[in-house]
Amino acid sequence: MATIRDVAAQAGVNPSTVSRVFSGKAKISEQTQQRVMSAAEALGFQPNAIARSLSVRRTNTIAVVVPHIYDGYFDDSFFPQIMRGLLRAAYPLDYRVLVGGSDSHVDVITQTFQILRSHQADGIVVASSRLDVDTVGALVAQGVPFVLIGKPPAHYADVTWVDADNEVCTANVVTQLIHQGHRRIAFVGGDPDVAVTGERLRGYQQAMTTAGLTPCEQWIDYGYFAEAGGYKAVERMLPLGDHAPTAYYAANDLMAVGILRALREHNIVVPHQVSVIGTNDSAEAMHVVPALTTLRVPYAEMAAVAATLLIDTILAEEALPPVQQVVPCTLIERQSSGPAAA
Amino acid sequence: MATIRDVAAQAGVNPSTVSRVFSGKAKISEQTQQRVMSAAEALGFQPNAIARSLSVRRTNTIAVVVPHIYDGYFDDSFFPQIMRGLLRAAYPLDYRVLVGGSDSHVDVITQTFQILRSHQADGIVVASSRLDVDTVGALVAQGVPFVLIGKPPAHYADVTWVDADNEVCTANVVTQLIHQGHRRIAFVGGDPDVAVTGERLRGYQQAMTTAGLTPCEQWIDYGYFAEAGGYKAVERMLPLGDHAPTAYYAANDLMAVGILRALREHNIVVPHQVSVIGTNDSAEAMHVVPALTTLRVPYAEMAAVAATLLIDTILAEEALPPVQQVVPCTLIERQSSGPAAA
DNA sequence: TTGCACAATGCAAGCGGTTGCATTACGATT
DNA sequence: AATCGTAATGCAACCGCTTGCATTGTGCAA
Repeated sequence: MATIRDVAAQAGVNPSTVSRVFSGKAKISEQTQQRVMSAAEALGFQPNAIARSLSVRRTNTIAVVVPHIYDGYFDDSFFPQIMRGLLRAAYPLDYRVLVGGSDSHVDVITQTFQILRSHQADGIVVASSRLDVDTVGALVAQGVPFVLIGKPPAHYADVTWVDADNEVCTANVVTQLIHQGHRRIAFVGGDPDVAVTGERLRGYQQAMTTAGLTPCEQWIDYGYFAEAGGYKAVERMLPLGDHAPTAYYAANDLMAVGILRALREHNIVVPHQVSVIGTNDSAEAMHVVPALTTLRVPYAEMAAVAATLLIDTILAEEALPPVQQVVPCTLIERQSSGPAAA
Repeated sequence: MATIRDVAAQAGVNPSTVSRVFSGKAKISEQTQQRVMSAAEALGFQPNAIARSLSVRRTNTIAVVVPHIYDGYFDDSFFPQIMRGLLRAAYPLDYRVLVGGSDSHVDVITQTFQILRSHQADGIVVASSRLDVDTVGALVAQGVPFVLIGKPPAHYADVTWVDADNEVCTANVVTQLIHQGHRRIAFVGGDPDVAVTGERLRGYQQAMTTAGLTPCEQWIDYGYFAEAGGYKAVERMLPLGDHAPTAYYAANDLMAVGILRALREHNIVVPHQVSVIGTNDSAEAMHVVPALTTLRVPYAEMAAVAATLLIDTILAEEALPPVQQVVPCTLIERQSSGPAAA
């Protein structure tokens, strides 16, 4: 493969001239440019990005680490959407996305740091934060550009992140259910170790108490984002009898599907007897019966914003002030929710 | 950030010694190793992957280009599964995956070559081949390791690829429908410009003719992988009356869902009056009503095989003989197919 | 004619590792 | 004591591109 020196020799100029022609950021006479370009053409030359990266200390690459062993991240199309958003934003800025696998939640950090410290990417989007590992602290210490998808623990006030308005939108959903006459509303969260679970729970509790209702402990369960988790939540709550929920809010659609299945098996008609609302608007939401009312979280858009912010940070001469961006969710109303039974 | 020279100075050795300690492929005295390691520790040193890549001419990265503008690749979870398979195989071999976006089918090639010629990756997995662009020829000319997911045009005999047995498994599905008493079977393909469409069509035709049936032109349609495409195919075929199909095979689940919807609107009961079989076993297949019988194509596994083959090629000293690997699909039988009506 | 400003290009030292070959040190052999 | 083999380490060139600074050449003012 031809190098910049080959081209220089062929064109009868200095390698630096070739470099300048290709970078375009120096005045080179029209005539010289011609000569260089045709020499490059003849030799099939294309600058070596690695050498360039070493020299300019920039890779034009942003990284993301994907815990590829967890089905959940894919089933829910969380990571696919993240990837898509990253590409959408990175592509027009001529950035690539470097993806590292990881086989556990803590390994996400290991991999992240390996990529960052070995300079394989200019910055990283972290989309898999959990409460039980202090990713953020480590990232801050590292001093490499990063953007979080999801909020960091409260004491990290000055990092850049993008998140959905989980607390608010969950509260809105619950409030709407209350307006529809529901009084006993179940909250089926995901994994309690994931930050978003706490946020949604707070939204739920806040909406309930604001409406003068007391959220009963027995209406709260964690389904770990699995279909079976939703199913089990119903199995646990139905025995409450008169005290059983008339509406279920689930933190993802898969659990909502489990809830629907359990209710169907007990001959409870949705939405006439009980309402069910899921989250994420994943592929199956539209196709289950009854079609699922769901809270759409715009992951792709969030990732696109994150990538844009990250690349801005990378390209900025001086340190940029941290940005915290909250994007709204949308309730997609379908057939699984409605007014409470009289 | 500390460099190898800083560590060397701190440990009182030559940079090459530090390099050897880290690469581990040279005998260094126990004592020196200790000194180097503690110096590295103290300075927070980690080798710069870019510099290393430049020197050894290897990046430990494989690439894939994703046409991120096309919904279809994501809706069908084709690319997500590919990504997942790549990660699964690359991770244990300590490889990363570099993903480039692309905003059209031809741009896939542009991007692919940009990555390859600028040495940003050691090889590439090409998972978006179309008949209307000669990716393979260009790749062969390039002389960089690559593996295809999907078969190349017939005249490229000696490239490495991984593919599902599209023709055979489609034929099997159709044959099974024939065994179940169906005689008029519809084929709803995807995009005719995609190679797999032709393969499946051949499988369909072969199964029909083998059974002594003549595949009628009117039973063949292309739905371009969209829900509406499936719907329209039914709208077109129902007017055939007595000659209308009693079974539909669709080249993806989304089209199958469209078919189900059209049939439902015409009060045709699936599977008692008409059978429907989709392809891919995507998220919604399990949740539509009736649950969709579908041909599962193991994209993740295919991608994992592709990545493994690619990395083998990269690491091999001499050129490896090309490999052509066909992986089997599985028919997932659910409620949308059954014996033909009497 | 001389001096000077300015545009175009050349020079060479990096960027941070790797690696073939040379050198050193030391115990073993004769 | 001289010779030699071997293990451990040092030396320096190299991977291919970038960039601050030096040099050259040109036109124009004095």
